[in-house]
Amino acid sequence: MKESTLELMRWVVWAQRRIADDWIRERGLTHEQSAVLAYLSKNPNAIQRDIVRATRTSAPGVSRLLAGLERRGLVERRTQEGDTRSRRVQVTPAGAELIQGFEEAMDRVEESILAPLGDEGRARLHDLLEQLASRLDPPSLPDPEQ
Amino acid sequence: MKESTLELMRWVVWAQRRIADDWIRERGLTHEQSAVLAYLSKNPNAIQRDIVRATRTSAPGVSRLLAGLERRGLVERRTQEGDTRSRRVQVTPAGAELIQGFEEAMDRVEESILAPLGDEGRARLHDLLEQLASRLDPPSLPDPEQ
DNA sequence: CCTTCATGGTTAACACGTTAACTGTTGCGG
DNA sequence: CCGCAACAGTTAACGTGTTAACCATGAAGG
Repeated sequence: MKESTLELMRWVVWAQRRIADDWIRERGLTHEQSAVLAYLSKNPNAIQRDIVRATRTSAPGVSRLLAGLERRGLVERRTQEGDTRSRRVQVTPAGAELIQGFEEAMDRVEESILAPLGDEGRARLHDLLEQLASRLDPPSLPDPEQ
Repeated sequence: MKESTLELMRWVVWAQRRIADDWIRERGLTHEQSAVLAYLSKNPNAIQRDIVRATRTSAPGVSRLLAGLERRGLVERRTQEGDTRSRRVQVTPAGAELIQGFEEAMDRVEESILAPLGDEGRARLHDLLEQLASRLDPPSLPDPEQ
């Protein structure tokens, strides 16, 4: 009964989600909301389309998710002069306060999962995964325009 | 801009899902429906609780998913005498015909994703993931006794 | 027997991923 | 200028993951 490599990956990812729940649910957030808030904290001038690309999801999902965050006063969306098609999204102070410490918490989760591997194994795993990902990145422009 | 190991894993898993879509959507199924049908083909006498455990999801999800498959005539649920609480789930001939070839197709998807790695790299990756998973699996004992 | 608890399953509610269809802009070529 | 494609965002619909609340049956103990 050998499990496939990708099955194992799904499993590890699932476990990571489970462990991260501790931090996230404490703040009344979901994984997706946390990820978007964290992204916006690092990219203060993003438009929704940027979030779509960063999260590898769809425009409708981002639109809906942001509507929820806005309703809770965690982000603000403002159409900007010059091009009224796009809307700049900004984290409010309340949002920033809520998401503060997210990266570190996620680092700790990852640490706890990779713990069974030594430094050498961890590096090897990262390298192997990078080889796979690099062949997967079909999208044309990984570097955003300013 | 170094991506975390788990981020890479999520990415690879996401890509796998994308590629598998070709086979799955052609049959008017979803990933979850395919997985459950395939599981039931291998485990003809399963009750719904078994599927919950196998898919690592929740009882309500399985109940709803099976209701959909049943509506389409792909599975049948029968309460069995002896214990009317549980319901045995069986794949109908139509369901079996639809899911036929699933395993092989998924193997091909996995093959296409792992292709960049040589046999040696593939084995190493599998081994590393198994080390992680083995520390994650304990369904009932979160902290092994020393 | 009858109370109590555990077990299998369902329904409801909320959030998310996805596709399809739609509105509004912007930009470009004729 | 005008027409039309491209782009940003939204709404709607479907299926799924999750929790909470609930029903029904079976098992165990007094």
